[in-house]
Amino acid sequence: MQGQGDTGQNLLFLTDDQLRKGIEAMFFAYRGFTADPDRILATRGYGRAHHRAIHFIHRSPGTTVNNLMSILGVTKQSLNRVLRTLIADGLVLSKVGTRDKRERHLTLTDDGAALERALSDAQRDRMRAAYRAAGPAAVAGFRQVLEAMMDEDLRRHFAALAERGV
Amino acid sequence: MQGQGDTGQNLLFLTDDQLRKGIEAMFFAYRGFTADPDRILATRGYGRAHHRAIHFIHRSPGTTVNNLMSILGVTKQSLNRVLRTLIADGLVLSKVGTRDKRERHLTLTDDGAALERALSDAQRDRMRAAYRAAGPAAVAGFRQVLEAMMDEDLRRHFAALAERGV
DNA sequence: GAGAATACGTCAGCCTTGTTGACATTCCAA
DNA sequence: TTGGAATGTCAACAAGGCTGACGTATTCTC
Repeated sequence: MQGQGDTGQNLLFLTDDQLRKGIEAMFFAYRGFTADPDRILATRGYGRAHHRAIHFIHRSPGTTVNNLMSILGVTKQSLNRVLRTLIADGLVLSKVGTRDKRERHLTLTDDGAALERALSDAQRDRMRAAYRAAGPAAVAGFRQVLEAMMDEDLRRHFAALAERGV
Repeated sequence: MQGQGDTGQNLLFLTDDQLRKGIEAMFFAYRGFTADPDRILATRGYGRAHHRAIHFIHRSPGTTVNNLMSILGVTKQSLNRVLRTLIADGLVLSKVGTRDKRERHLTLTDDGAALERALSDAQRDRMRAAYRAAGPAAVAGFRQVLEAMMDEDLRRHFAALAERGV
């Protein structure tokens, strides 16, 4: 994964200019990355915060508020505001835990799942086009660099999600 | 750059599962991408918007408010508030245009340049570590996918900046 | 069984950063 | 020369972060 030895290797890809290009590419690409879902969300009066909540509830049905907080990296107050509207709008279900009644387990309703699908379809379409244009080797590199860029705790969250597959 | 032909190729990298992993990687990586500058900015009471303005003024000294707007993709009112504080704090200089007096030409002061350096040093450090861990081939792929993910107009901005080099 | 710790919800208030609307100045073209 | 387009500023509002404080229910620990 690392330590593949820079010795005797061409290090031109580590120049400040190359790094800056990477930084700017990341900035511009992220805009494209969020553009399509943003349009859908706007029509329903939601924002990116709602998208994130919906995405990760879909990925981990029955997850708790606490867990969601740590994945999203926001405070419970911030998360609560979003969840409140999603629950009120009938997109998310909050069920008191059976084993531990302090916990609330979150799942998507049918409506919630429908919106999730619309959002992820849009985002996947763009991703697919980018992947197809770049090719499989590029995609592997893309994923490697992204993973190396994460903070340790986020990489753990990412890995845990990746493990559970489709 | 594209159209390298999928025919007869392994298309496993285009499965929904792979695309989802890419989406989540993008989400988690972007957090790491902004984490270090965010910390520096917080100590001075600034936010990401200030960072973006400073970055692109540094990249295109003498640029106008209008141009900055289109690069950053925000309204002029939004940008103006950020610029106002940066100018008041003596980090950015706004000079009335000579040819067209409606325009303001923006440049960094010495203090502004110092902050820019601190921010980009921090961001480059992380980028460099990620690049080094992933290796040059991965980096090439990374850049390819990011570029393919941009909206057309942003890709133009990106290319224009890339051209002018260091 | 009492008290501490945990999980969650909520209220209040603040900040950044996006938005629209209204307006002043400047330039340009009819 | 005058009206419209372009550039930029000010004001007000909303979303969505944050901290702090508090209430409640539940579980864990001694």
